[in-house]
Amino acid sequence: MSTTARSQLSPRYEAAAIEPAIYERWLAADAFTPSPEPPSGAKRFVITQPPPNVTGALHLGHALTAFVEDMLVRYHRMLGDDTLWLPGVDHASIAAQFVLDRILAEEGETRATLGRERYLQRMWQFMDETRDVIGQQHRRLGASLDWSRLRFTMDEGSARAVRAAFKRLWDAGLAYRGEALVNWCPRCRTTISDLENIKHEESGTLWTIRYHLAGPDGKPDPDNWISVATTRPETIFGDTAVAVHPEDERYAALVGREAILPFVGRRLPIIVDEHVEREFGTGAVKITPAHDFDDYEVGRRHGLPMISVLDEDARLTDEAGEFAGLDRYDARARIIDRLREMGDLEGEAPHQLVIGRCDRCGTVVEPRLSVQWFVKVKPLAERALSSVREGRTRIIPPHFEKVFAHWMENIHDWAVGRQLWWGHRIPAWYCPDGHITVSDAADGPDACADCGRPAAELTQETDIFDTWFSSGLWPFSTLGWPEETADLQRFYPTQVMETAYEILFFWVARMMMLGLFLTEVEPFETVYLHGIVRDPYGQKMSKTKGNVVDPLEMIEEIGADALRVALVSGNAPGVDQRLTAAKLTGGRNFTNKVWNAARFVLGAAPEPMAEPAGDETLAERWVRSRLAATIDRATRQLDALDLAGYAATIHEFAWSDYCDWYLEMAKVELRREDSSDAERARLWRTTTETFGELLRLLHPLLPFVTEAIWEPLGEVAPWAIRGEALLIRAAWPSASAADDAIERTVDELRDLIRAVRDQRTAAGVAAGAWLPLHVAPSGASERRALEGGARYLAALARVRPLDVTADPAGRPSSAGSTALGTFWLGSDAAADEAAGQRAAERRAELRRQVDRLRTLLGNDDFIGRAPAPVVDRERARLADLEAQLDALGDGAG
RNA sequence: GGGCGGUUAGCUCAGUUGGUUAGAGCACCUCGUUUACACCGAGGGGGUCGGGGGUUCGAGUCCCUCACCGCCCACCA
Repeated sequence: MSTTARSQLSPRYEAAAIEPAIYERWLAADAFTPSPEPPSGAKRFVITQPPPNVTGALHLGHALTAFVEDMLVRYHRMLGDDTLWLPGVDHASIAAQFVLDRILAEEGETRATLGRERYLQRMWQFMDETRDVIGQQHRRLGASLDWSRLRFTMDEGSARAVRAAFKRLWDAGLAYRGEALVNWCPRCRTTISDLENIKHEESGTLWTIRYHLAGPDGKPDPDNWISVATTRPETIFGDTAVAVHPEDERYAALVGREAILPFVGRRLPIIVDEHVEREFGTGAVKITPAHDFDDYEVGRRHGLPMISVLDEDARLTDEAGEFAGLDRYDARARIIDRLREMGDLEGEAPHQLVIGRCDRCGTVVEPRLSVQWFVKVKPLAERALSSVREGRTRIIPPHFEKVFAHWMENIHDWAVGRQLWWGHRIPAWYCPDGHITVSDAADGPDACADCGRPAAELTQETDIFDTWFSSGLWPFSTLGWPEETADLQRFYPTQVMETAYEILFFWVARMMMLGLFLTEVEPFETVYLHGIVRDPYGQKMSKTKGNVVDPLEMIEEIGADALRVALVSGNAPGVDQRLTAAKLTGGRNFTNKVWNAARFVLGAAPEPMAEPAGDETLAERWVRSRLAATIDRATRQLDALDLAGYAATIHEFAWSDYCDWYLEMAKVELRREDSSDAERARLWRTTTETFGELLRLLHPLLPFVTEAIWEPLGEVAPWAIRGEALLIRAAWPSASAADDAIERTVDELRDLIRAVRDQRTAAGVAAGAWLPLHVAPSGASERRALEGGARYLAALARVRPLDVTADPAGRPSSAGSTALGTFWLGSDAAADEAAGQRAAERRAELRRQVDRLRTLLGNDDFIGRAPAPVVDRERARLADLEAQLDALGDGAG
């Protein structure tokens, strides 16, 4: 078939048009879905990916995640592994409610006006609108996800897994309900976890307040008081003691007496506790157990009453007497005013303090005493920690293992309940007698597990689970757990868990804890953590700063492959990167380079096309050797999850070796007039074949570009694609042996060509001018190399005639030298003078090197203690440099 | 307060278990209409590897110390 017209590639790689079409071809071929039966003998490769939030749009972090995972998946798919990359989204209960509440507010509705049922209906409707967004965006990135297995953390499969998981925790005594102080967001009106309570350093005020001592009549003594320092005067109504340090002499006499709480007159014991810092404030501190985590502990130690004075909206309760109903900050101002009037405000000073704010809405979080569901994490954490310590789960980069350990050792019980509506309702039922029944049945228990009361008399817990509870089950819930499904057996445990280090604790730790407890096995072998993508100045990208780069806009501009190259190149795991315009341009330029190499290769078919024959040229043998070395190296790097290393390896091979040298040498061969049609056909075959191998190597990094080239390549050179119509399904190349001798020869020729070019440039010779070149080989093998490479030397150094058997005795003082021998250009006086100067510089450099090596090799310690190969290498290097120096006519001693 | 990183060319970053000439991309200088690519090609310049000390035949790499930058965790009201 005549394919010349079809194999034409457009002059430019039009990413916006080409990439979506390629993705459709992959989808049509069902290329992302594993075969129904696992290939026999194949290794498993399953990625656990963090399901993005359903409400979000894709940002650069997601793009990096997707690129890293897609690269690994494409590589392993090409290796023939049983590969699965399962897509999904997270229902993100608190984030989703935050977004929906905002939308409702615009419609004049609230959660309260709708009620639970209608609110959830509205939420599902909203989900239907947004659930596809992330998926569409992933398609544009080129993510080869198995869409047939798409999951959602609110689907029935997840619901079943959540119920089963909680039941097992409950049965094992690892889930409990109890009263404790938790973080409460008054705006989201829910409990949040420690991780969602973000600490900020802020400016506030430290007030000093007088608490009058109780006089003999029980009334406040106007002349005696104890002063306490506080940043939160509005919580005084919850005070149940005043504490001082046990060794604080100043207050020793007051210990055991009582102080009177202003406004309400409650009597507060003055107690001692180690927790008090004598140097801070007055050295006396009011104890408010229901509104401060420290005070809570003090309260427990001393058996103090715990009085809540803030309601769920952070307004003061009836406990606050005249201040009841006021917002916490309004109350604060009024209380301070009143204390000032009463003369009991002793001082106020600016103070830096750490305030926790809700990760979602930024509202100041309140410690709040309430009855909550908890998961006891200590035993779970210990198992996760030993997995990492004993190497059953490996974290990349390794230093995060220390961070992980530090966190796991200091972990508190996990408050899993949320007072929200959007999420999995906790499967616990209460009976009127106070019994608790936890059930994993879809429609709840038949009866109370303790007293047998019928289901009709039981009421289900209204709290839902923290989003991370269902996300934590992701690696196995998505494969059918708790059922022993075929997918679970085939794809679990997974191999690589990949995510940003930011959510190591949020998600990875919880997946490990839950996975180990529920499935008795580590949910993944390796945790690969990537860093944050920052702006060019190292700032975190955020909408408020206005420095956000939208990956989809970037893709429209330069293409998904270009963005992939930009994000992956030179990016070490766990390290933040700055995304600069230069990096993006570099990515675009590389895709363009590959595209244009393809245009050349495809267009270089010889006319007429003959049956290939003849011995391979130096160029062909060299490129095959370089290719073999590159395959070997790239494969090892991908196996080690060194993606940046892999990208650098193939970037260098493709650009420097293949394009800059091989294709240039191939041009020399193709344009020879003394070669036969058969030889030209063979060269073309080698070129297309190696180019096909290059495309395979590049595919994980440039999936779209390489796939776009693959089909036209196959049309003109079917041998290059070995019968596989789609590159995504082609086999990863296997490395043959590199040919060190050939590589050395070409290296030496390259050095000579460069040296000649250097002299030409230095002499200001017109670029197009042909100059005679004389080379006096330093030995027989060098002479053979020169003869073998004469064609390349002549064309690439632009020299003519070329004399490779020159008599060294006839060399001028301007002669240069390389490993192959001495060389000089036949040229005009100006060129001679410049060359002479170069030659002198070269001699000086050689002398310096030779001296250094002679000193080193004259050192008995070095000879005696360095390993033999190192010594031999240095000796060889010295001999080589001495030979070059001799050839230049300078013995140097 | 505790912990973890980082400091390598003008910029952004690599640098395997220590091996003696520390790399890349971008930027810079010179040259170039050679029919794949100017989103290109050729050549070139540029680093006492944050400071100091130590171990070693040999240190960007290991140890100690100091300085600066960043991040995470944390219960001084």
